[in-house]
Amino acid sequence: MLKIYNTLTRKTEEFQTLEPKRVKMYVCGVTVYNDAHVGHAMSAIVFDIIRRYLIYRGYEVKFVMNYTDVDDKIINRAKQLGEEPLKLSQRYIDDYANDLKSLNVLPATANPQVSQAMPLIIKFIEGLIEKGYAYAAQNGDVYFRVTKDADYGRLSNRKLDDMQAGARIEIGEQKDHPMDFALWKAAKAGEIFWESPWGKGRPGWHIECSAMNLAELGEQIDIHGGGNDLIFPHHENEIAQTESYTGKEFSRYWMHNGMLQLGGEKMSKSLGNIVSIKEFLSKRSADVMRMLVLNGTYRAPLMFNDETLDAAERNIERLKSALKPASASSSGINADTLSASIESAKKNFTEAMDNDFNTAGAVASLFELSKSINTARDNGATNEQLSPAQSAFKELAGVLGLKLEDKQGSSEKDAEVNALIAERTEARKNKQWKRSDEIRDQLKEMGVTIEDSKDGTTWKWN
RNA sequence: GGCGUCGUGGCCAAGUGGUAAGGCGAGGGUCUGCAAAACCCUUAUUCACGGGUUCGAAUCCCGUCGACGCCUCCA
Repeated sequence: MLKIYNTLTRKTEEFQTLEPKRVKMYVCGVTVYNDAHVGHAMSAIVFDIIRRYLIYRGYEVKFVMNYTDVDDKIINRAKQLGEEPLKLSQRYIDDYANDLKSLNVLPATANPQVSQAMPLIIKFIEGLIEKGYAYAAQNGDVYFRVTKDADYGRLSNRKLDDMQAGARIEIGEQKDHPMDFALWKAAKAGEIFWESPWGKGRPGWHIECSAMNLAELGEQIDIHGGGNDLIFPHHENEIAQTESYTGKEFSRYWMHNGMLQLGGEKMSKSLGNIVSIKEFLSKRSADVMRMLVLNGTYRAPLMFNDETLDAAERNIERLKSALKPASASSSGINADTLSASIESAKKNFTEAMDNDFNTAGAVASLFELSKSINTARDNGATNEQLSPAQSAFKELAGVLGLKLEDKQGSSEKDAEVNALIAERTEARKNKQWKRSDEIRDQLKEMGVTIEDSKDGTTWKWN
């Protein structure tokens, strides 16, 4: 039985879908105005793992992730660069899609964009005004009336009275209540705008997700996800908007990932302590990033530093070792123990993942299976005997989104390495250890690790 | 100040009432010309601290201290 921690109830609950074996899932994507960083990668990976596991458990998953391509920061950045805002955002959308692909994140079922959802958004706002949940101000802004929504604050568990102290009203805003938030913002001179019943303007941040959710997945969904920094105000306001509009419960489960920590602080664009996804991938593999996430708890802060990354890298190498073929001289063993360990790994894997996606536990089951496989190989198992366990191993690793592939080099480089290996093999045959070790050092310099065995020498790019 | 998450070995981290998973690191060993990888052994009488409940608590309750996040744009 799958259990999920629900931010809304602050409890771990049994997972029950609206429709049998179908999951409607919406995850808040990014605002596209510069390179995405590894914190975004963490979030994307977390929900990718959740999605993959739901599929593994037999659910059909509709997975929607939006792009915020209309926003103050995009407008400012575009102005700086002298570029059209929508061109700039499109550039970063393509860019982020590439990042996600590099990270082995499955493509979403749909990627709606704000700029293409204006009619929906306007209709949504009109509906809210009709029902008295929103009002147009003199200046052309439209605000959501929080006092009309009796439930307001239930996701983030805060009361309007407590919030007012910190609330502020910008100059020019004409709100009835300080916590009222913008559904529509009147365009300032020279800004990108869309025509609306309230004049030229653009949507507020929260309304897009409500509108696109409705359009893509309907009035009610199973899972709504995002970083825990979105709980308030973004998700709180989404609930307010959607439930006021439809009169129905919006999402059954609200899931939030913890923040990636760099130097004891949240990694964020505003703090500037950023490592971009591209920068990361130029140094380490997508599997390493994923393993870092898997080693932790998705809801907790995740430590991002050389020590945790080195450990993740070693973990990947260790898992890869399970996929190595049998030795050429293997003569077979009694494979009963190995068969049993497949079953136990699958069981432990599922038990861990069923418990609110306990990926650290799931990975532990992979380590155990990998140990069984390696032991069997050391004891002389044949490839035929290893194969079922290795297949199961690959399947489970795949559910976590791990590729466990070796790095590829160019064919010229490979040829160069092979030539050196051949020379070293010859030297070793003649017991010229000095020469043989020189070549090994040379290969190391080139980024090649070699392993000698009785079957010969194998090597790979680091 | 309010709300929330959490404090487990050198590090990352499971475990949420029945007596501390897993990984990294470290030490020893097997294998190897030497390595590397793999495998084997060792590495927390103890779970921030102080009370309490219980036959029994890392796990439940109360208090204290500390960390992180949100309360303003943020995955």
